[in-house]
Amino acid sequence: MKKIRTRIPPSPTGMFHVGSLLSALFDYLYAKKNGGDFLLRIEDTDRERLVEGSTENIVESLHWAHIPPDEGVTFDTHQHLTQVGEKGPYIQSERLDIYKKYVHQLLEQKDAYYCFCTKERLDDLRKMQEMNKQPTGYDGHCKTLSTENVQKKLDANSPHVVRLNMPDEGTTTWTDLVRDNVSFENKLIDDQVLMKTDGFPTYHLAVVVDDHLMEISHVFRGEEWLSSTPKHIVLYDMFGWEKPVYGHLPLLVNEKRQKLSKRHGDVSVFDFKNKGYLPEAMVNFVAFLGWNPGTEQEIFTLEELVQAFSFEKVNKSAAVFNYEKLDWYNKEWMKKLSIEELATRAKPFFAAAGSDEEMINDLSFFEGVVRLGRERANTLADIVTNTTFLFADSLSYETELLKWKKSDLPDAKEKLAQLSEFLSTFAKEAWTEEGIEQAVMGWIKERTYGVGDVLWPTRVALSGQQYSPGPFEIMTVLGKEKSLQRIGEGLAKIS
RNA sequence: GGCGCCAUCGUCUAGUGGUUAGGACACCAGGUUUUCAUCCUGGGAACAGGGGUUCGAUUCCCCUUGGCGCUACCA
Repeated sequence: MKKIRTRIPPSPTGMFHVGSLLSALFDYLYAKKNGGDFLLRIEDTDRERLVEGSTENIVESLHWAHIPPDEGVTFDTHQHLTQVGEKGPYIQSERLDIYKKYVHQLLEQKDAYYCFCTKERLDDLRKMQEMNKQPTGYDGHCKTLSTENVQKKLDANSPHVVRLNMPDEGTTTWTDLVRDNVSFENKLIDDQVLMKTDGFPTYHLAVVVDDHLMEISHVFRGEEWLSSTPKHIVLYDMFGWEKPVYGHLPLLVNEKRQKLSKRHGDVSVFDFKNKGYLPEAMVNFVAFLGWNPGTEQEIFTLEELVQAFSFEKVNKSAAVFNYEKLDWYNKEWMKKLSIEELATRAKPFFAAAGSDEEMINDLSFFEGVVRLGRERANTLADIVTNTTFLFADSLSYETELLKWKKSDLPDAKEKLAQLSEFLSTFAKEAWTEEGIEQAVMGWIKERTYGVGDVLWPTRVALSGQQYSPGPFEIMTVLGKEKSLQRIGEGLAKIS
């Protein structure tokens, strides 16, 4: 049986997009499920849109998502770009001679022809067609040029492109893995440019040549490519090559149901990484935007996705990228990770926020911080903002906040003073969350105090916040000395 | 304009001729709770419309409508 080989072919024109992540993920899942390979090829044939650093970002994004390529462009052990595999190079700008060779073959077969039309003529042509409500497209002007005429223009170094000589009869049909049978009438398909004036191939030529040479068995890509697929199929036939299996994936759209784009919010994988989303959550979420297991399980690890994945369950219709659901997935994944692991992931976010380095490196303190912080957090960044009060030297808050809704300030002062005294008798070993809670709750009960009368002002004195983790949790993380200091400070505020 | 794809709660979706149309997110209400969050319980919320086929259509076919994509010497 033929080896399964899939690929993700991004253009280095900016940050790696979440839509590309979906495509890469399905490539990866399908390859891994079937013991195949997943490759990364860089399609840098548009010289005008190149953005420096894009290729690094693409590779970093794939590694971050834990779906690194097996072959093609990737990182070496020093995180430097490299290319691995026998079918390279895997960067299209390094393959120009290859494309030239195949374009010549098409030219000789009369499956392609030189076109010397200027941009102006093409623009006018399109304008006329639009005005007359005609279908737009190339009119075949240069198709009928005599061989001598062509040679003359070539000798004179006239700027030119090479166009596909699309057959004007018949229908091109294929069985799409997600859309079943799709067909297009050949006569309605344009004579696509294959080689540009600058000598670079267009996507349509390069993708076919490379997928064939790199022995790609399955082409999964966004639905926006559906209508150019016939051009590719025709090229395979002209070359006499075996065609890959196609699967056109549902598009990711925004709330307005338009293709997700940079103009509307965050759409790059790194935007989400930088906001503190976990790769596990991102992958889980994106997978469910284009696929579902048919069961009621919502949380999947990458390995589970590989096991469960099947094209029969891939959806046809575009999916709205719902940020709230992403938040939920992230929250679930933050709960699922161990505190140690979560602390490791959260650490860079604390560092970036300028948190005290010594405190971050105090493992038992820091893990306590993360434990409290994740309760109310959607993202790793939220953990930081939720816990700044734990790092503070002193708290600043309105005195009124110490007053519980069912009580008053003098009573708060009274309770705080008494509790402080009680707490100060604690031995260091007794200063554990369970120990403090049991002792304090017993103490409250014994005196028949209202729980809220004691706990509310205590919690506020410890956190300085209206909403926060409970007082016992905070005291555990803060330690005896600092806890008593804060209660004392709260006490001092009520004069 | 042309061509193509798509169509179940607000969103992601299950469903493949007979179901009280299920789940998740979000939302609302109640409970637990010192607060918020968590957690538990409950609730509202959908088959775009019209024709067929059939004993019976959310499900199959056709049309309409709507949404989206492509229509570049961008991918």
